[in-house]
Amino acid sequence: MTLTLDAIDRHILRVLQRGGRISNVELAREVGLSPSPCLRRVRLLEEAGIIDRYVAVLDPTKVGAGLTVFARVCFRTQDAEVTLRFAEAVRRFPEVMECYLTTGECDAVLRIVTADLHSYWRFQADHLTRIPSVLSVKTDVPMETLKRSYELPLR
Amino acid sequence: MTLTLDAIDRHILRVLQRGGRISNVELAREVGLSPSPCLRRVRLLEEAGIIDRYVAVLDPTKVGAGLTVFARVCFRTQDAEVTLRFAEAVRRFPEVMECYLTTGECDAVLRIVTADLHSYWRFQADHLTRIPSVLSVKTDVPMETLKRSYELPLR
DNA sequence: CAGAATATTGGCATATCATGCCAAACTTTC
DNA sequence: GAAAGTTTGGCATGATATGCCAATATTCTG
Repeated sequence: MTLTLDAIDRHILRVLQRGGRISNVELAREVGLSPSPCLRRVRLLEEAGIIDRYVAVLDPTKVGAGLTVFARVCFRTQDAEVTLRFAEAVRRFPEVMECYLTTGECDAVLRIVTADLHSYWRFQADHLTRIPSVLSVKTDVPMETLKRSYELPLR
Repeated sequence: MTLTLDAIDRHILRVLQRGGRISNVELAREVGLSPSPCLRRVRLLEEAGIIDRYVAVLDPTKVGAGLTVFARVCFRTQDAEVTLRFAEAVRRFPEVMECYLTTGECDAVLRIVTADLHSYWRFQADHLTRIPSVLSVKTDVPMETLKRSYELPLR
């Protein structure tokens, strides 16, 4: 399995990051190949796990998920048991899109999606702060979106 | 144009958020329709902008984008000119995946993707803090990923 | 540098799929 | 309860995906 991506591979990835449902015929034309080798490359990228999956991107404001909030959480203690239980709880909440453990001032950062500010406060009060591991939550509330991208930068 | 989603529409959206390249035949089977009305519904959801686009999701660790950092930025001043220039700068950086203006302690929060910690510090020192609008940057550095989802919660 | 081994490509054949159209079934409205 | 409007399912057609094979390009080796 070749894990070194050449220029054509990166071109394929760039195109597929912009439009995941492009037909293989058109993709091949864009990257300058005929359909057969193009499809083979895509399959290899999929099998290597470089292409993880294809998804439909919904308009958050139109499906009642218009507010994105970044929350910083401090735990009561930092032991493995507390962390594990926090992870399990977080994975059950569909509102939590991303969650990372951090070092420094806080123990975890989350990207949380809800309909609006009211829904967020309810989620924080009813669910997030009720996870036993959680000591405190700090948030910065977004007022306006300056940028939202779905393309990872390809060096 | 019907903007009220019924159960079938939400089912379609759920399936497409998990697999954006599923064939219409299989999608129809999963939601309990025949292919024709199923495709019609998908097209309507696309035209309404509820489905914004389809994208390939890449494995960040395999394309040199393994580190996600949330940064909080304070501006020198809060006037419109400073904000506008910040927005333009941020949109030019492919590393900046998301950027929101906030009220409260900081003026903006960013989700930034780079290869590793070294690349991030270089990005922050060479680019982010050199935007004239930027006074200071605070970050929490993630050590471990607990959750990463691409599905907006559908009420 | 030559020759062989390997990997990659392009074209073709076939099965699957997308998509427009129309009649039938269902829902809503008055 | 009848009529208008909406949604559905099936069919036909054109486009697409995909496996296979020969030809080409690339890399390795002596």
